[in-house]
Amino acid sequence: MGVRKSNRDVASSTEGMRRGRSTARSATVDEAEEATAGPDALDLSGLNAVVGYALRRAQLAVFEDFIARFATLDLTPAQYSVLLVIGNNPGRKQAEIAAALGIQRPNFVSMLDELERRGLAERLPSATDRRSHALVLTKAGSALLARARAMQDEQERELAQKLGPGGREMLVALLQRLM
Amino acid sequence: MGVRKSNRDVASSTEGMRRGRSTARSATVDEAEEATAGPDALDLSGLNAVVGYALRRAQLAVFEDFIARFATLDLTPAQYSVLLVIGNNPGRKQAEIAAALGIQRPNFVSMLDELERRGLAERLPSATDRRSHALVLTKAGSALLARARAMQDEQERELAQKLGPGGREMLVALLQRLM
DNA sequence: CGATAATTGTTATGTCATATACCAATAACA
DNA sequence: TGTTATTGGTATATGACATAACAATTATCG
Repeated sequence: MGVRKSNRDVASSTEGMRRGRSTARSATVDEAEEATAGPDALDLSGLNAVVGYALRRAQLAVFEDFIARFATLDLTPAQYSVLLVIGNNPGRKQAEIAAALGIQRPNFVSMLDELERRGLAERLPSATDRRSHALVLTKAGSALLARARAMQDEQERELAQKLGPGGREMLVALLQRLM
Repeated sequence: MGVRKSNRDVASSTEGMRRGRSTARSATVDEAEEATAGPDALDLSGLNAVVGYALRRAQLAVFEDFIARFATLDLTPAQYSVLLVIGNNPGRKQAEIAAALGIQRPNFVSMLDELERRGLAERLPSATDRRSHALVLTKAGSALLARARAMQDEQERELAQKLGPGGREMLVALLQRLM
């Protein structure tokens, strides 16, 4: 079952992505392709109509922006999501947090190792089950999460601006219908 | 997969009652919720508000569906996109096709190797530049692409149905604004 | 009760997507 | 012409992700 395969190609970085967060966009791929196209412009009309392709590219763009913003905190999107969920659900065991985030438990181990190494999260012994660990944030972890939340809120605001009035909520609602 | 399915946002609880370690009461409250070994749901409200998270999950869901559909054709999303772009732009060189798809040229080599091995695409010598290859689809490649297109159209229709009237176009338009 | 099954965290390992550095051949250019 | 850029390719590193197996522990049920 190749649930995990596929190399969602799509533009990840390099040329196409270098525009960063500038809200000033001169021409979209669509426009460039329809504008009688120069001799070297490729016809991408087939792809632009594909929801999956647009989804992939948009996701990469947003994640790239996220990573750039969070570089100062040295947090990846995955790490941020882990801190967030632990913060909102302290005391839960690894398996629960991992499952909630769709992370395989084996892969979650090293993620937690790293967060623990950086003094952001802790594995406390569970009082009721000697197998499991109760995950909590340290003070430093909570502090970092607070800063991260603020940064994330800022990104969300800028995205909302890009998306126009009500666009953000509309987008999230539409995305929700795909899951 | 990487994404859990049933993530009821619920939220609730707001962790006001999150017992840290004090098991002054029977810990049954923790486990006696669901019979399926599922304790009470976690609070994921923080994540559900994040555009990037919704984007990632939706993209994974759509790609997973795509992969399942295309299993009979043995085509990944990336391979489909390559066939599509070559088909719409025959005779272009590798670097152009790769760049259009955001694929690094080194990574594009093995992708083409595979498509060529399967007799779907061909590297023809360029008449004007002995360095470059002119990429084209074979007959088999065109035939497969036609079948793939039909499948893709079907997925698009089902997505449109999920998204409601005008939802698909709205979604694509919003996604376009993020890139 | 006790045997068996299930869960938890973990290690080991494999695959796949993607990035960079470098190269030889060729072309473009100043 | 000599220098630089491009093209396709190789080699390689790095993550993200998956599965198998395991010891310790807990749950289940006859």
